[in-house]
Amino acid sequence: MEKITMADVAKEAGVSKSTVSQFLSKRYEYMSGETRKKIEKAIEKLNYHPNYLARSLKQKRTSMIGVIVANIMHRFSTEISRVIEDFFNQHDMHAIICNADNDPGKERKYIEMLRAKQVDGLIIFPTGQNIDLYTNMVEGGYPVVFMDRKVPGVAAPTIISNNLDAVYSAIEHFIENGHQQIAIASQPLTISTRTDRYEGYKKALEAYGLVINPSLMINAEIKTVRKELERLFTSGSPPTALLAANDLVFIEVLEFAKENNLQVGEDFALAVFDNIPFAHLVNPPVTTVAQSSRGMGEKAAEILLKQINKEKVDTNEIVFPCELLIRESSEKTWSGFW
Amino acid sequence: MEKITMADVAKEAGVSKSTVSQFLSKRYEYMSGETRKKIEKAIEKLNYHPNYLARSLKQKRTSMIGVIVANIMHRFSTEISRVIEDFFNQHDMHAIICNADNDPGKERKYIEMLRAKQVDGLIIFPTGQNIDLYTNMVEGGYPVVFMDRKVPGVAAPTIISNNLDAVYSAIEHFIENGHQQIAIASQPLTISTRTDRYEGYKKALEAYGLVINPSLMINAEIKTVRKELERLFTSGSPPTALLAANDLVFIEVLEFAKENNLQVGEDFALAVFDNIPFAHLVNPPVTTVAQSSRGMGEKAAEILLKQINKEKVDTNEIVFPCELLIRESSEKTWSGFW
DNA sequence: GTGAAAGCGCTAACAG
DNA sequence: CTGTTAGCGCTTTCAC
Repeated sequence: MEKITMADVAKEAGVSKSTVSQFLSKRYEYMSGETRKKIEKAIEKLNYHPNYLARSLKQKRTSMIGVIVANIMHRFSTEISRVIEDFFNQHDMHAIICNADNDPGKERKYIEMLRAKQVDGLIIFPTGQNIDLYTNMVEGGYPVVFMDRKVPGVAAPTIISNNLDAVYSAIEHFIENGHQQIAIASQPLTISTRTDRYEGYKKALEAYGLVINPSLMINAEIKTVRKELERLFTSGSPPTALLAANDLVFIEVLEFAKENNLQVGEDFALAVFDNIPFAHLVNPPVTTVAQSSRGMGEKAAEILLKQINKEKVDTNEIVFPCELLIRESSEKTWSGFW
Repeated sequence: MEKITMADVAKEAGVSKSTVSQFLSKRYEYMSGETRKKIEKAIEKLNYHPNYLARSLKQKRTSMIGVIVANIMHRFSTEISRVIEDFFNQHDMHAIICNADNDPGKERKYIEMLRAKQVDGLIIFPTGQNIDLYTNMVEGGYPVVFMDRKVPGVAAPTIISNNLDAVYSAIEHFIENGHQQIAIASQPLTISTRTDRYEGYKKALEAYGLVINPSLMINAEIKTVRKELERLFTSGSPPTALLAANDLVFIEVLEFAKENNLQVGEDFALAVFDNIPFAHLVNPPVTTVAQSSRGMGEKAAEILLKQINKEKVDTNEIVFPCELLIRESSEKTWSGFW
């Protein structure tokens, strides 16, 4: 259908291609009101739609950026993606969201694909396994920002939560409520996010003179978390409190509890690191550690845009505090995403 | 950084551009093993990365498709998007997800933008307000499929849930449990999805000889749903059962219930039309009507791809059944997305 | 103010 | 098997 090009419009309007081009970029100073009208009319008549692809080829700018999330099934990722998409949309740009599924191979494929498509920049939740690629981009001056996870040795701006301190507070809260047997359940400690949360846990126990007991610390693939929980709760000294280190682990805990008829809030206290929709509306009300997805997403977008516009940016980590939302009392309202 | 083009590679390898091009499209039959090696070496040495943009311009195919969701805050939209993204990824294509926020203006802007970017096709959750645009695309032979909502008068393939029957079953279930005062709460009846659900509600009541009482039927903007609920529950004959017509309304109901100390499952029975994560894990266990996001997403993607490949497709509606997941008993497990 | 001309980086006949 | 030759649709000097 759409074979009408600028040349057709030019002919129809009786002017040259360049004039039409000027018109399209709204530089009306360079033409008489009359030509302007003729062009308008011709476009209308022909139902012409410009081809941005051709323009991008020439301008070397696609007005598209890529977002590569590690695992889209974390609600945090969805929220961030939405914020980023909003931001760039306000700047007449588009965000392409890709899901690497925690697979370094997929991540590599996406990075290469998106760069081949000439996207103007990338926001990555890095798997951490493609250092060569990361380095290549950063050294080549290609706009990148890392999100959620630190990548040691790669000098790119990085947006992260204050994982350690947030977990510290959550554990502290348990302790203040009299808990002594406090467990933590996490996925494998392969990325900074998870190790930082582990550190926060240990630091809190230490600060309050409690023993760090490895048998209370789970780090396992999602598929085997359930098994670990069983071990934990059937052991001689089961935990009285448990922190799920992210929302995916949290689901496992809930399912485990349900299956084994354990009452959350009665048989053990539960908190979770991550934004959980509904958390404030159901029983048991669950204490959560909320990350600032809006703030983090906007910051990342802003820094990426700066790089795209050739402004210098710091490659320091930018750390966002989390919010501990205590909900034993069923009182506090969560002002979340909904 | 990346100013190395095919020409550079050709020169480095001592062959012509066309040969390099052949190499890149893996047509090795057309060259000697030696040239092949030379090219490989040159690419390696120069760290060359092809520019897909230029290729797309020539081939008139970008290997990108667009998804325009009406409101990304519905979990259903997220699930569908993910399925579509997966599908196209397996076909070495990319999906761009955009959020129209139920705003016809935004929808129009996105459609135009994506088409200008030459995406190969569009999957749209239509607002229903841009008929001229829809028609223009369809008549021009541009690949489109509608999702979730019917658009009368536009001959494009449409994937929908069996909204009427699903609601019918849900209401029937209420009735069988002895409820007589059954309410429904929905957003404004501006799209087929919502009117069909309303119809299902009415049809079920009629079938069982119950009166259709307009004061039990809420249709209001999310912001005013709460107020309507108040009216409903403080009226002379409050409902004993309520169906929330989607997940966003559901949240409002939960918040309303919490504020007013109404116990779901005791003070009134509650069901919701939509996939709700955790629904099976919390108290009260909520009866849900689950849509088949996987099936619907895959079907839409498949049909779009057919169109892109110039295959003929039916423009009939394709209707997917929903699943009523009854959870008063806290028994049934939901095999959802997590 | 307006037009002619030279590409952007790649593909696709068509010769040789 | 390999090279030559035209463009894809648009932007952008630089003359007129």
